[in-house]
Amino acid sequence: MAKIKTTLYDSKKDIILKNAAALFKSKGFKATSVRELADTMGIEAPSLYNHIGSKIEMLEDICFGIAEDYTLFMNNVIDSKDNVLEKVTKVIRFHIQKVYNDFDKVYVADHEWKHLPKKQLEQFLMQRKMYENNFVLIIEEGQKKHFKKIDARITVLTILSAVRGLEFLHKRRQEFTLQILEDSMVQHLINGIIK
Amino acid sequence: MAKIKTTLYDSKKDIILKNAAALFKSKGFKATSVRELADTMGIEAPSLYNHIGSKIEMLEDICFGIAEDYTLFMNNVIDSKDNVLEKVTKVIRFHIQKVYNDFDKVYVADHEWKHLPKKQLEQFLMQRKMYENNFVLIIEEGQKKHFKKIDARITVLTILSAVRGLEFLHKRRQEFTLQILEDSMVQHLINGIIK
DNA sequence: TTGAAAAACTAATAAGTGTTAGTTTTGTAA
DNA sequence: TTACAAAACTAACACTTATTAGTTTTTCAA
Repeated sequence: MAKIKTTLYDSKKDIILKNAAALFKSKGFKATSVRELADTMGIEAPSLYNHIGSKIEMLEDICFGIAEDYTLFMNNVIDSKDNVLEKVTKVIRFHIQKVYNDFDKVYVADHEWKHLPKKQLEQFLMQRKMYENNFVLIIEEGQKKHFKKIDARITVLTILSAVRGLEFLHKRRQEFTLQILEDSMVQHLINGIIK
Repeated sequence: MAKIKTTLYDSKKDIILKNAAALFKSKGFKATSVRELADTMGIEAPSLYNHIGSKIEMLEDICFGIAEDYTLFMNNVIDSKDNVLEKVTKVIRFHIQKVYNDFDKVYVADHEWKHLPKKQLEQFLMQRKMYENNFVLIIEEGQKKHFKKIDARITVLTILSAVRGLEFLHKRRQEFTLQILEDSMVQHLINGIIK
């Protein structure tokens, strides 16, 4: 009788969610079976239900967990006394770090959210939209002084697309240090809009 | 007895692939059933098999069709006499146009390729890698004269991520013209690396 | 009009899905 | 040691899936 091994930092549910995120990432949510997930922990599928409510609930936990991380950070940036340039830099760096350190879950939140149930899906997209709107406000603020007058929404979507697409880099962690990666992208994306 | 209606430009298989791409995009490949796809054309699921080999074969056709479009364009750019700046601009514009005009298939090729069978998956990723490598060569060429010396691979991945992520823009076609979108992104992404 | 090919149909199958019910084992505090 | 809760198990369920076999209908050139 196998058991899920907890660690000092991860409860059983944490471990299940980590394994789920890894599988959802590499195979996709729909293509991942509960039996398969249970297998990775050496237990039977029904045993999982002592710890989770349902398969879809795991997806919800992952997506909203990540969404909250981003939202919290954005709120901190907005409330900070940094100037606009520092704010944009901070956000970009945070995205890159997040992909680096929480790869599986970030990937799932970015690619598998469409399988959320209707209501949660709406909420998730709303949260994303608000995040994006906040980012647009920062850019517009910057255009008063430092930035060129490119359409702010397009600018934001360009930056967000660039940093969200970084999953490709993950397989190549050894090629660049996090520092170089951050510096290069910040330079590229900021110089592109600065006067 | 319903029948698939062909047009002057689209054979039955073309129509099936278009419908398939639309469904694979909005629901995901695994979450799309063959019955459902048949429904969109008003026929029964088994009737589809008079025109296609299998469900997975449709995914292959879509992914490799798009991959070929990009590869062909890249080869033309490489062989052209344009200077480096024009080359980079052309590639960026092509990506944006492709998302705009061939949205469903591009989206599927970008997001559902992981469900390709092992062998095709390898080939697909190889083709992508070669595309990327060619892009890196162009950037490195540019660094001799016009461009800053940021890591060329990171630069390419930043640009490709930015343009690939543009699916988000699709729901907002009415907000920007294709022209403004192209110009803004080209400006942002090129100014970011130019001396 | 005939005959063959294309393309639709119905019926069926084997495999896989998430999840529940009910039971047994394990861990732990009294 | 006992008793209770946590967490594992087996067996089974109702559904859905892609695909096949075999048959009927439709299309269209000769």
